[in-house]
Amino acid sequence: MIDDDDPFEAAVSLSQMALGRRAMPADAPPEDYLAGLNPAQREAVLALDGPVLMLAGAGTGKTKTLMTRVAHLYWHKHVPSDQILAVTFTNKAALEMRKRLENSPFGIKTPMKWMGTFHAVSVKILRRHAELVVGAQPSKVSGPSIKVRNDLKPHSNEALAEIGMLEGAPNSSYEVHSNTDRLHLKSNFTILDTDDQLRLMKQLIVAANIDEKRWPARLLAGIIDGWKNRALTPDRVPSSEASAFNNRATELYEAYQQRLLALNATDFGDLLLHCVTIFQKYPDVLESYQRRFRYILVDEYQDTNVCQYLWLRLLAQAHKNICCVGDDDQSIYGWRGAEVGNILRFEKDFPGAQVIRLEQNYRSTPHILAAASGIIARNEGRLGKTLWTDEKDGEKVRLIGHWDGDEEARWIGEELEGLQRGRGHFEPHSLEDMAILVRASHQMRAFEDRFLTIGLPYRVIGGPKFYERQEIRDAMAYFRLAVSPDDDLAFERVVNVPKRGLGDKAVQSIQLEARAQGSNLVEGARGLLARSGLGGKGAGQLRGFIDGIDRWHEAVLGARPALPEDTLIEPMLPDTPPANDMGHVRLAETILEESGYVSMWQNDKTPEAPGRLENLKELVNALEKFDSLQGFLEHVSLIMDTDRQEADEQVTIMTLHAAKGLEFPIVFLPGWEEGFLPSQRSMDESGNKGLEEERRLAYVGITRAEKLCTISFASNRLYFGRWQSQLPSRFIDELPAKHVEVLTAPSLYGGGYGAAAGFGSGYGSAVEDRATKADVYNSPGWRRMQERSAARPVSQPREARGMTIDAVALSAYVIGDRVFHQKFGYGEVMGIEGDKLDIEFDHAGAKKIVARWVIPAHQVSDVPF
DNA sequence: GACCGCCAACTTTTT
DNA sequence: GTTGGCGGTC
Repeated sequence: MIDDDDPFEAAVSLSQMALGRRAMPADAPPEDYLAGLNPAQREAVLALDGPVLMLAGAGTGKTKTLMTRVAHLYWHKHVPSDQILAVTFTNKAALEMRKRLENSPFGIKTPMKWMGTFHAVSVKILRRHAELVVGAQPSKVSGPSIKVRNDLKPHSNEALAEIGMLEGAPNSSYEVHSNTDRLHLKSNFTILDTDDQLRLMKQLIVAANIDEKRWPARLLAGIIDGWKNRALTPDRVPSSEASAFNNRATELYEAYQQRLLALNATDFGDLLLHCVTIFQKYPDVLESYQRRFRYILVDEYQDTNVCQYLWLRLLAQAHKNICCVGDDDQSIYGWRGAEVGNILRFEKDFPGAQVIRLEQNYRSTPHILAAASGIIARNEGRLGKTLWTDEKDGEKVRLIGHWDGDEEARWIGEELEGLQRGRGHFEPHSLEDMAILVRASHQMRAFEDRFLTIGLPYRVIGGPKFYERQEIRDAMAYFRLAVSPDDDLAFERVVNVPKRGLGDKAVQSIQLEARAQGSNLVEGARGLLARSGLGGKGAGQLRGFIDGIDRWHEAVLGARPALPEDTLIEPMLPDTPPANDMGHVRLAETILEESGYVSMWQNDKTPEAPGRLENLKELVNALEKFDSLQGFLEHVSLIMDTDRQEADEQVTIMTLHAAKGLEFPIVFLPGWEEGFLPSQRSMDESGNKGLEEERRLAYVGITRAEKLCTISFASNRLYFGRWQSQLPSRFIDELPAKHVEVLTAPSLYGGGYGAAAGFGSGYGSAVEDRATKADVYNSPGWRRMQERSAARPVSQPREARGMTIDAVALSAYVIGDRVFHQKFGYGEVMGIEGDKLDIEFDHAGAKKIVARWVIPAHQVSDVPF
């Protein structure tokens, strides 16, 4: 029922035959494709059969090895590359591989049809089997049923039991029906983005009479996403978690899935989860894909979640030719469901697996590697790798502390300019070679502000995206309606955009009508009009709106796209003959014009309007690269990104997360402060697990650098509008001292101006001279670092170390002392804890401050301001 | 239906 | 400090 009469399957097997023949090398392999690999890489390339885990540390030539492996499969095993499934997490990675393969000397002739993200591949599969995705209720309809054998033999029952997947495994026959009277997904389903998802959940929450204030949709979305990441369908949610969301989460989850089905929509999680469910329920479908994907390659395996793990295992369990590539030390996506356990457990899951370590690093200098290794070594439960390099020493990792965030930004700005010119033996570099990597996006602002003032060109990665703009989303909603009139969310979005006099009340009546007749909103509106349930001017407008949708939908059905040969995401349209083929680009323009959407912006007087029209034009232009509206919609929902690179030389600012997989000759890592880099929230939420992930983040940051890596911290930060005193990150303590060079912040040279310097000298008389120069370094973390000998035990808990007592600070204050702080003003010492003081400031409230940052109030007059 | 003002939130983010 | 969402009012 699935395979034989399926045009797609037929087409694929035909092409496989054709390509298979071609793969028998009439062309000879480029002889030297194995040359230039180091022994470990070569081993990883040659181990074609059976499970392989390739532990590839940062900068060890992972992609190259992976690509050579594909070449070897192709030339040595004669596996056409379209029978190789290669999955990645990001489009960027998929594109990169595709590019490398195409431009490489490998001479591979068949396209990698199945190279793409988990989601893109899943969509491709799901479009073919959408009808197998049905609602939760057991079928009452009898139809052709198929027997399901329980031939799932997990490689590690333990692993599955752990995640509660064993009970759910099918062991009886399922009723499958081919009728249409049961709600099921259709092949032209839409993929909802986060925004739609939230709006939908909000509706459900309101409908369930839950106070949406106390129980926000975001929270529910998080819970449901989490379940989907763990491959938990509503019926499989463990009872221990049923109390979530005021005991209503499971119920709402079910309702949500039901609604999605009615909308003929899926969310991102569903793409994977539906595939897994289908594979589990329909072994014949699974088998057809197992046969098709003779070899499986997985990139960034450490980032897989449970659902993706199951997806892979189901596909791989027959032939076990699966090669997972990853680095447990770079697992930084635990917060969105990634399971480091997957990679740690690989050998158990796939007995007899070969584990190959790529440890020779071709990216960074030894000092940089050593610094990174020193930090990551503190993590427990690693698979363990020792990166090494042939390179000569190079620069040490530089470390510098600043008075506050502004100074940090100023200093880095100057550094960037200096490095552009070149300094000493350090040759000049382009801004393109430099990056600033931050933990959280709000940290970018200080740099943007600074760079704007000094006119230093920069680019921020991860800013607002083209496809997230209002006008683009509106336009997309129109397109979605044209493709799938069931898309109620799109309907709601644009029914009154432009204004059609259809406000809340009108929409409500439409919804009521739709619910009454059990149909979508378009039909609801039609019904409402038919029985004149809507009065006034709105009625005429609504009529025009739904007439439009009808027309556009027909045009979509009539337009027949040429089938693309080799795209990541193929539009899978019904194979209908061309009727009134106006071309999807024209159609899109027509839709935007007929709907009045374009004129809405043309008549708009706000300064943004012209820009929005520009964007709409760009949107239509982008359509040209696609074969159909649906193909385009899919692209946008899966890719959500346009690579529009600016020509100018710019320094890159981005988050550590976004930087994974990239490399730069020069890297700045600002903001290494407690609560910031080990993010407080991460530690609060996930304890030691969270801390270890933060440590990996630090590791990822350092290993991005090729030649020069500069870590910095500030002692004071304006955070959410409040000045906060910051402690240097514990990761600074963990840097191996001999690979670090300590720099002195400019404001701390004992010049006669500048508050910090003056402040230092005012206080210095009571202490020693070094206070002038080393003020920022008086923080406990810094001090410990300097005093530390190599012999110091690593596992000593932080708290204990935190008790390192600063005799000067202790002797300087007693409870009740009046003190002065440069930013917070006057206050009173309420408590003393180690070298930190609890101070109640007169105007800034209670704060915990390192003693060195305040001076006795009576000394204030000594300080030259 | 549009506008104003108040209040709360406020990592990381791909698909 | 900034932004966004919601509720109130005109």
